[in-house]
Amino acid sequence: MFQKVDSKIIFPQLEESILRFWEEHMIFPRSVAARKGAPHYVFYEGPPTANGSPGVHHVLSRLFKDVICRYRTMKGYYVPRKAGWDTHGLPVELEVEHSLGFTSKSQIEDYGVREFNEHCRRSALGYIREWEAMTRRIGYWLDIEQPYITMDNDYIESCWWIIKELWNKGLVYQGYKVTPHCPRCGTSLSSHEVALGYADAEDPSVYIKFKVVPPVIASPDLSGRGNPIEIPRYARNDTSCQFGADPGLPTYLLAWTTTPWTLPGNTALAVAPQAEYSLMACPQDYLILARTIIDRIKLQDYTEAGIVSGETLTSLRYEPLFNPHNFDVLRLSLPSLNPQKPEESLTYPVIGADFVSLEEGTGIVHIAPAFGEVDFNIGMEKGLDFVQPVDLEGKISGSYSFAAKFVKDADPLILEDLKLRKLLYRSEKIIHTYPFCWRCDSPLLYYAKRSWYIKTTAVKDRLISGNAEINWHPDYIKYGRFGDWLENNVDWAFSRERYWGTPLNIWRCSSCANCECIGSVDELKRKANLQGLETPLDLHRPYIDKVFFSCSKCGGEMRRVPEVIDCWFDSGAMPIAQWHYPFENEDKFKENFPADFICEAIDQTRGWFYSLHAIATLLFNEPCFKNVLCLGHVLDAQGEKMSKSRGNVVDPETVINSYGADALRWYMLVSATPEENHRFSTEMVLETMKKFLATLWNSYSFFTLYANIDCFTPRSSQDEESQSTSLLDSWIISQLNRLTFEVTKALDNYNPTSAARQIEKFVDDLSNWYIRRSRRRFWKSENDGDKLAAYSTLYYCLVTLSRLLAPLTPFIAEAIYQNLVRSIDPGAKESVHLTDFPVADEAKIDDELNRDVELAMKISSLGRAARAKAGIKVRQPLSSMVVKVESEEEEKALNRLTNDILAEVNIKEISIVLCLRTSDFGLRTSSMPGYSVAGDAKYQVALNTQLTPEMLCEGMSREIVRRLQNMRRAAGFDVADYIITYYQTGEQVKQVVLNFADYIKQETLSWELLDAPPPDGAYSEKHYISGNEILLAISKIKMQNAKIQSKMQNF
RNA sequence: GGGCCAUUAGCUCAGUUGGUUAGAGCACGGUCCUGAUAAGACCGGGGUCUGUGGUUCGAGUCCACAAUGGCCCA
Repeated sequence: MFQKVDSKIIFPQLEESILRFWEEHMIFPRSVAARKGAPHYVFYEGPPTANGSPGVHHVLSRLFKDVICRYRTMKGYYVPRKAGWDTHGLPVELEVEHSLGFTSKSQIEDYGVREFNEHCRRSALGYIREWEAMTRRIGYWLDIEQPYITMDNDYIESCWWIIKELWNKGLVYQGYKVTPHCPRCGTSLSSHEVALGYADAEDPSVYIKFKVVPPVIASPDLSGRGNPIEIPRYARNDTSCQFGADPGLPTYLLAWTTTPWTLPGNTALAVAPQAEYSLMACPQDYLILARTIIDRIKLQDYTEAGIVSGETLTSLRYEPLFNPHNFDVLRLSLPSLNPQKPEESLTYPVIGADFVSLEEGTGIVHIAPAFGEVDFNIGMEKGLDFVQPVDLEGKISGSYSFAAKFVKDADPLILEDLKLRKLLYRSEKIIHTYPFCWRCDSPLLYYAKRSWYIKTTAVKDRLISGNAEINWHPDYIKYGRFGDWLENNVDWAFSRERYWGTPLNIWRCSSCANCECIGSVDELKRKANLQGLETPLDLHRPYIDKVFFSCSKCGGEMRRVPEVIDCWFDSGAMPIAQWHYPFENEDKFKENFPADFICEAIDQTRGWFYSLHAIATLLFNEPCFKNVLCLGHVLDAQGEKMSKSRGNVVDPETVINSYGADALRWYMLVSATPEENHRFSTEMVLETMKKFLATLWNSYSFFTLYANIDCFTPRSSQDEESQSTSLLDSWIISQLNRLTFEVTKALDNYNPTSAARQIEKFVDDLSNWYIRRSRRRFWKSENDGDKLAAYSTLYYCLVTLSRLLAPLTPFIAEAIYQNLVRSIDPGAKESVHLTDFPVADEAKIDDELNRDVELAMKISSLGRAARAKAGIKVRQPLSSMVVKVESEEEEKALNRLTNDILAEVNIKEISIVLCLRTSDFGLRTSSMPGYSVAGDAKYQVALNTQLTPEMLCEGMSREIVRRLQNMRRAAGFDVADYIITYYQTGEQVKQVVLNFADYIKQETLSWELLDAPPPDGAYSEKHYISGNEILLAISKIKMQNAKIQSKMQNF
């Protein structure tokens, strides 16, 4: 006997009990261990950042990882799954800063790095626990007992080893480069972090006048320095506008910017050497700008006075807007960065540069080497001055009138200042994209700072060729997004001026500036005159900052550089650091490199996918993952990204408590292809659950109900279903094997969505055709071979389904398996997850039969449509239907499936007309009186709607049966209860009851049909059938098990 | 500003190498079926297949451009 299965199931409760079962019997570890010695299928868990509670959008990638790993395990691979947690970095620090109410780095320092980092550690640990709970509840099987945690000393030490390796290869250097800097977080951001924060912003769009000195049109004797500029006159025979016409008027270069706060840092103007520039004249002054721009800028009151090449302009110099020496700001020279002496009549040069655009601005570009990568590079190249009037918190330094203001707040003050000095030509607003900090939304400042780099460009070619060896899903990422990223590779700025992270393991001599990279704790301990290393060991700041030793070159004091490293480096190091390699676990590391499979969302192309690939290529010169599944994002119901700041994050627990983890899993699997974005809505989870899980569950519940009544016991070794003579059985077995074949193919190809959608279709067919059409076989009283075949077939389908579903919906799969297999076969594997994945028997796939049944379904559907058109209900039998088909194959198909169509349409006879053109058939049938026609482009049916008195009576008998069935249910009788039926009615209906007595008794399990008033306690209802009143009553007789007992004798 | 992906019914999505009248589910209205079903069937309303051009005998499908959304890069 199977356990009774209630069709009304509460999935969340069921799942909780299955979770307990798994845990008590250690099914997950055993499922892994059972495959030990089998081919290794290596999986890397991309560590979630432990900086917040998990949302429903975090479930997606964990689900897909779980599906593939479970599948591979069932396919016989050894698939250990080590959990991992990303615990370092700005995300964690920000979370803590937020909770402490901090808004700047200095507050952290005042508070104390030791205490701050302790908060970070506790915060990360707290979120890890939440993630563990979510992981468990969604059924993601992952070894959370022995995770890798990026903040562990061992993990850090492995990172140190990697950095030392790169250091030894000469791939680590300190550069002075412009980095996107967050003034609030006080640190540089990596390019992939910057990319997270672009947003539209309104900024000033201002045109600034830079005064040329000496004036272009000055006579030679007025020149202060160098030679006077002779701007060649073009042959425009415009003598009134000759240069020199008015030597007293000033000349300005007009430049455009959207960042007025960078103007105090201006040290040059750049022009396009090949372009033409116009000298525009008005009564007060001259303006120089690119000729092609004039129309766009619409200079009022100016006329063109001459044309000059950009090349010529590069000999000009101009007066600074703000002489740094007047405002207590240093002026350094590039590339040496030596301070320059104050100069009262300071001038800056006009330079030529190929990046000057004539598409926007004025064709004259304001250059501030302290801000902007391009500016800095050209500064290095041309030896420009370097003026940095902004501190790391984004505040203006020096003694400007707008000093101490945050740069964006200084903008209007700077413009006001320039306006008073008549140097502001025009001031407008512009909306453009500008980068903001991805975590705190502060506007980023491009800021020249010292930073440590990994020279990834040294292995760029190998990064690219290694990528060619990786299978990407979807494939277009390979040479699209990821390939493009590698093609444009730049060195990895991997240092961070922060607190909670892997400390950068470079020590520098405070006397001779000698640098050493330390690759292990042992190496550190062996250093001469080592001091400050505390026990218990904690490699984090501030402890590690206190460790110093003697310089091997000069004996000076070696102290660690202040930076920590990018947390993307931490996670990218996991293939090595998760094993504390090379300090231990050499075998584990080697067995687990490279990965066969990783899976994350698409945003990781520049994140984890890249950092993994980069580190592996740098260290081992080969890629570290073979297959990568790249997922879309989970968006909210409006299509907006889910984020804490938007407040649209859905708590997975709420969804799971309502509908269950399987429902959530199934929804995420089928609702969109893996790479597409998923719009999440809780209503859709419910819909999914009704559509699929409930249908499956009820098929299963139906089976157990009748199997128990008939005491069906599957004979495990023999598959009766294969000996069945029923086409229905052959068909569903064919479909099942087709399904197994397709699901295997889909999962091999990393496409669980395709697998799930095909399973959904199968379950629909199983429930709404196979079971529906087989019901009578289960109900009939004889226990013949046909009935046994039906049970065996349905049993086999459900058991196979539970194994096909095990990777996808592990809970319901387990529930079905436990009851259908485990409960009757003590020798069976203890869990469905310990079994092998089904293998398709291709010999049983009969695609011709699959097509034929599809046709029978189609014709039945048309038959029902014809009934609806004629307004005749299905319960009323009709005599015949004419079906038009187009080929002999179709005729053959319908011939062998006639019985199913007869039953579905409730007719006695079907005749098939082979006819090549639908119109011929239409002509013939449309004129036939008493026929109702339905059809589509390909098929047509004509239903004979003429009713004989006999058929009407039969229809009434079915009507009576249905009323009685409903009454049985309403009275709360069990399906197998036998009853006595009482009726009182007129002569006409009485004749029907008498004529169809056997049929009615059989269908309703009526022992007797009595033309008598109901006794006390009987359940009675009054009905009207075709206008005839009938009083029906039923009462249970004490023979509940009569049917069962008689059946048992038969078996 | 550039790249990738998407855009099909009110909503969520299918739609194969270009080929008859573009489908399904949900929701809505109606009818029916049902002693497994939180179900199912049939009918109906609901589509400028985002738009504009182009290639083709023929375009939801291929090409170009544009719009919108998501992601990525600046």
